[in-house]
Amino acid sequence: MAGMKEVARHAGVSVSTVSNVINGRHQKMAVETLNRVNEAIRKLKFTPNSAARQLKTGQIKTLGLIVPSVANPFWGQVSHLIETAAQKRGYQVLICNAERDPVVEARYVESLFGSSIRGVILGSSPESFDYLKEYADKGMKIAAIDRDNEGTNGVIACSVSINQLVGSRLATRHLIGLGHKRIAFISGPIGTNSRVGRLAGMNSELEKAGITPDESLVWGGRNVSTFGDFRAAEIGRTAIRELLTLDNPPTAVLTVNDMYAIGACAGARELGYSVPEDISVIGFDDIMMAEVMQPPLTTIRQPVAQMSEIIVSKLIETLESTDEVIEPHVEVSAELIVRASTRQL
Amino acid sequence: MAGMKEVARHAGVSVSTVSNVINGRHQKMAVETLNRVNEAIRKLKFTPNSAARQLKTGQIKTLGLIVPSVANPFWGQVSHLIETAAQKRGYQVLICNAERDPVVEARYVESLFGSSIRGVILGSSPESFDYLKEYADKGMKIAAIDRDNEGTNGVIACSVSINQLVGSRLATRHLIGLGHKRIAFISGPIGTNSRVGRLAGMNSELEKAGITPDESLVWGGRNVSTFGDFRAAEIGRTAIRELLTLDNPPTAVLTVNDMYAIGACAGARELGYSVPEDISVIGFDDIMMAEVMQPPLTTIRQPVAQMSEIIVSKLIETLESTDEVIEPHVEVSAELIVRASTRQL
DNA sequence: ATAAAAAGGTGAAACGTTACACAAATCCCT
DNA sequence: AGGGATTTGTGTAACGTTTCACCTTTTTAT
Repeated sequence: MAGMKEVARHAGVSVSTVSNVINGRHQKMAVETLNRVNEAIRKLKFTPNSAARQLKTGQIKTLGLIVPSVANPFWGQVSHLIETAAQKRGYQVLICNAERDPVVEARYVESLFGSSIRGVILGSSPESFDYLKEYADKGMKIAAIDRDNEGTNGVIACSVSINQLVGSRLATRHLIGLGHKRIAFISGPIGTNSRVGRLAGMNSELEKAGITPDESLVWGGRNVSTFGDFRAAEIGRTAIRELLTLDNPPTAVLTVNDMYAIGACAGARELGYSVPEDISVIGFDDIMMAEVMQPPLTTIRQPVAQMSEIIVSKLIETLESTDEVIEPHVEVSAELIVRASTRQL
Repeated sequence: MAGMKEVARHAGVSVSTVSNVINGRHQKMAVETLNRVNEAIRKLKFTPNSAARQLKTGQIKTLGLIVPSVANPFWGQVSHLIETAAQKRGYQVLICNAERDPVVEARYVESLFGSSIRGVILGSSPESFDYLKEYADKGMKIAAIDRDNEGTNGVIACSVSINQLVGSRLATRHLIGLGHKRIAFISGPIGTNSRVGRLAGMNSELEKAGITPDESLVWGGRNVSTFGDFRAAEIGRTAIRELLTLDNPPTAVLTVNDMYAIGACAGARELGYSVPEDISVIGFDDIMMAEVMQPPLTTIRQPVAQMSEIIVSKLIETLESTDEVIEPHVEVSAELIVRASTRQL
């Protein structure tokens, strides 16, 4: 409530000087003056008014983070990690849940832009980011986690992800090595870059092993688009039901994330199948739950802590430096974590 | 980037008029003028600059939400629900992870206050809120979810929660009805209002059934205080290990939240016990995972959607109306959800 | 001794809104 | 016709910072 004016009066200097102190521009300042100002700041419990500062400078140290849903543990964890990483660098994070809906995402970006925020991290990975081009053109820097920056028409300023193909190849190879030939793929709508990539990775590995991919084994979330990620496990459950009642059911299933895998396990059990005796299940992400569930879930781990650090530092770099960011996309390694939900056929 | 000035010029009116339109003060305004202004707003894609508005009015439509950790699915879900509820009322939500650390919480509140935010929802429920009194005095309205407002020294403006005692009594009665007599209690540090209440509820129900509570059966998170909620399941796992290796181990366990229950199930299995055959486990919260895990978890459901709605509307009411809020604390009902992790002894 | 440069500070306009007191035009009543 | 009400709108001073040109005093070089 005390402003710079009072501080200035207390310290016997001008507001400009106070401003200089606050912003660390004291290279050319008598140390005695500096002390007096700091003293006054302390005594008056002065806190800079961020609205005024923002209005004046047109920018603030806040990043937007748009995720499908923080109610999904994977994104919950990522959100937390990103917040921590940003905070280390003096930035705050505004978390938004967009349910993978481009319209909602655009609305959020609009609102963030209106709040002078110029950096946003996207957790969804649509195939095209055209609906955000308008903001990119206006100066919004958009970062993507979980996809690369190819084919994004310049909308994505920087990105980090595992190599989706490699990830699902790892999973598929594991399953094939276990003797599985009929491998299903469970996903919500396959309309995102990462899902398309993971499916492609599975198919290519299948073919490499001389197995012809069976279209009827890929479950692509028909009629579930409204679920968002809010009831993610539900999708896995529905999917496995349909898959298991097929004439020629799969013996193993690869899901596009761990929540689906957890749902799939539950669904399989409800049908009287047991995991991994009757069907092997392999997830994707390696959320914390994966290790403690029953059976512990075999999965592909994404190094989320590392990814969060990288995307935050890249984005801030983009925001703060004028010259082009080198290496706009960085790829991190996925890792196969073998636990008990998969086994030899 | 177009400001009200341009809009005014385009519509041939003054900025005051534009301001009136934006703020819905068009009761006394020629409809034709109104249309002209709206048209100009649309054409210029004008978005009010929230920094300027905030600077001027000294307030913004943003709520702070401080949770232990959004990486914990329970709080992830609550965050999402609160965000949705706030949005319906035109408010944004700033989510902060404080790991139940009063120092971190106070720092967040300070920072929120510095951003002119005057309403904050606390997810933690310490026994005392004295460390926030300073901000309450300065005018910050603090709401609590998961505890009542008694003994908070006027710091808490409004609150919502289940009746903690009733919740754990429900659970305990269920266990006793199943024939259990040695019932353990698993919790992180029992230093929060809700945990104290839940333990008290269990003990009172035990006594009512003529069972003397056994101190050695309450596991209160010694040496795990640094965990925060980040690896919540780990706590349950550690706890059950110690409990099960006691000379006279429990036959049932009540955990203070579902994540601990999940960890406890995992830990029990690792020791060769199976749930519910060898030990019954009952959780608290009813997170989504509870239903799909194996075995499906018996638990006490908190009506989180309802709680979120209530706390948001109460807080906004507190913020917007001048007179005292009626019924500052509202209590919602906990519900016993019987699934498969508990059974007859 | 003098000019130039460096050091240490200052003044005031702007950023984009809001809100209040006031102005002009029109209407209504007696 | 006169005068108050009513309707519809406007001018402008803040809000609390930042920034940049500029001012004064001291130091240094010649």
